[in-house]
Amino acid sequence: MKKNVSPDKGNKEEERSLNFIEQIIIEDIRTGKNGGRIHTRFPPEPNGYLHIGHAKSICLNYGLAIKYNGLYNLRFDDTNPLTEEVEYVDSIMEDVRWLGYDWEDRLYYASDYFEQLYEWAEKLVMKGKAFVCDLSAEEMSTHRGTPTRPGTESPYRNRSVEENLDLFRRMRAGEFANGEKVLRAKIDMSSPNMHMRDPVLYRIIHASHHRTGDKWCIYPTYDYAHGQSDSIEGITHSICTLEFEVHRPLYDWLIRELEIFPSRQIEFARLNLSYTIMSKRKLLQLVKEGHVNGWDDPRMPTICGLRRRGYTPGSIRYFADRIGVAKRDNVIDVALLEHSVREDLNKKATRVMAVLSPLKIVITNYPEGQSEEIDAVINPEMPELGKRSVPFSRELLIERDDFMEDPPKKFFRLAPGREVRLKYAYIIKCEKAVKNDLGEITELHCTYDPLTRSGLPDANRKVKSTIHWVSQPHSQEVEVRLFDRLFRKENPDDAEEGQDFKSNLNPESLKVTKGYITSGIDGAGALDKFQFERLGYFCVDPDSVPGRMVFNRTVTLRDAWARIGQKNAAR
RNA sequence: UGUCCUGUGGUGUAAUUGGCAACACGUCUGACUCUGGAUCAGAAGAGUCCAGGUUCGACCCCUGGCAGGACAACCA
Repeated sequence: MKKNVSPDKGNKEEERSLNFIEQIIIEDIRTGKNGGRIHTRFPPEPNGYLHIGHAKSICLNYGLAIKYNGLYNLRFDDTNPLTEEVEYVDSIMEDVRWLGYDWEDRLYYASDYFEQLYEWAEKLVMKGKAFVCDLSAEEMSTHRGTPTRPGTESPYRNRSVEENLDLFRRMRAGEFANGEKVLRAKIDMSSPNMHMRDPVLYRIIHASHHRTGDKWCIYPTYDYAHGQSDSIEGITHSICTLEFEVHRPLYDWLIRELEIFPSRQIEFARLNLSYTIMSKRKLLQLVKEGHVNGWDDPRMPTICGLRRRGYTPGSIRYFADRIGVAKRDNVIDVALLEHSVREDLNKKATRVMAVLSPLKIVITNYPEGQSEEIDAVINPEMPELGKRSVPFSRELLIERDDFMEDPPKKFFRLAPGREVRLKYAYIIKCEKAVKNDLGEITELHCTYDPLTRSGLPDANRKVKSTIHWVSQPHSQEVEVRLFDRLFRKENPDDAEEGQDFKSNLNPESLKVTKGYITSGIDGAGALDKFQFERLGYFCVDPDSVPGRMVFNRTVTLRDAWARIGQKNAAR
């Protein structure tokens, strides 16, 4: 039945159970609703950067349209000139495109519809379904009541149609100051649903808009703009997150009163990820207060952060596919996100050997001054990619963790008197650990067995493990940034009394260190991806300059030895 | 002391006219391996929030509880 889908085949048709939204779509197609047409949209407000939660929504909306032969739009919900900026519009488009979605010519802005929206508002006024209200924001709040107590009607609620029309037109003409008047729907102040208690449709904001400039000084609210924009675009399934569930009666009311195309709103549960936060406000706070280095800091759950971290579009689409869609609150284990990149990168990333925490070894029986080139595979998952060449010499660097003077039982790597294989090269034996005055190990003296070079007929002697290495004289130094989870608590908002999520920041989420590499990275450009063998996946950071490469660790490899260590430490 | 939504292994998602719970991640074994990776084989882990009811039979339908979430911006 259901088998593994690899990240780059995420869109492939497969036998899978349908989520509740697909069930609705299939039923709509079956009954011929909207002529069987499927049209979705992703409607971001351009007031911040997109994050992995938005990716879920994008993949859902667009994925559904693709799967059911429909269309999808990108629409900016730009009804509040106070918070929205072109900078965000640009970054959002870049991120959506990077994720792999092409909206073709269907790029829209709610602000494109301001004139139509205004006409419809006059229609509501003329139908006696909307009125101009002079109550201040505070007064209106008192009149609104509470979720458990009904509200009271505005004293302006029964103005005549003529007066309302006149006032509304004068609002548009700019005769009133900010906040002086609003246009409200006339519904039911005693409704148990707060959103039906004569909600605001238009407010006065004398501010210039990133697209319409100073043409307008009244702007529609979300509730008035969103559903009508859906309707104008012929959106059949308007998919949004759960918090809009209570808005749905209003969404439907407006469409019904305006007698326009009835889009259907469907709500799903937003994504929550363990060890991170998704709130735009909190993310902004991390950036503003300098807890991270900008929106694209590789520790951020933003799309641009993940991109810089080394995540691929395919891995994110695969992730979105794996987490599913439902209406119950959820917290996805970051391990699934990490699994998603590993799954993708394992098949794509070029292998390279790099040493991050070096321990020098000298091969005492290897001729001084000599060196040789050794064949290594570019990617064992794709042998057709061929070989790369790695320099070998008398003086090498290995990972400090790959040697233990007094090894515990399950340690398979190098130790005094023990043999290991240097990957792609020879089997070596540790003869002696050289120490300084402090008793610290400064280097290892080893011997190699010339007959064990990879590929040689007698090379296949069994050893307990294979380690990576680098030829010291050939090595170049690079900067390596090791990232860990940004928060140390699964739920960062679970903070002590009087503290907030920031108290759970992980002080060790970024470690900058050096790495040594000999070959394989020449000509690598920003965001190129590699596997540093046995260590993890790394990508070239855009901060790299010629002669000073910077690598970001995307994710470590799964590490059975590390898990043994953690288990022992837990004891 | 309101309305609406939700409640299935550690996590997430399934179970399509009601037929004794499946898949993925994670965890644990073992095989294989020149990455303690990958791959392959296997295991443990829920009796479906609780209590009644309908039914030959309920995760699914009904009733009543309980728990969690959303809603009181002229934000979206």
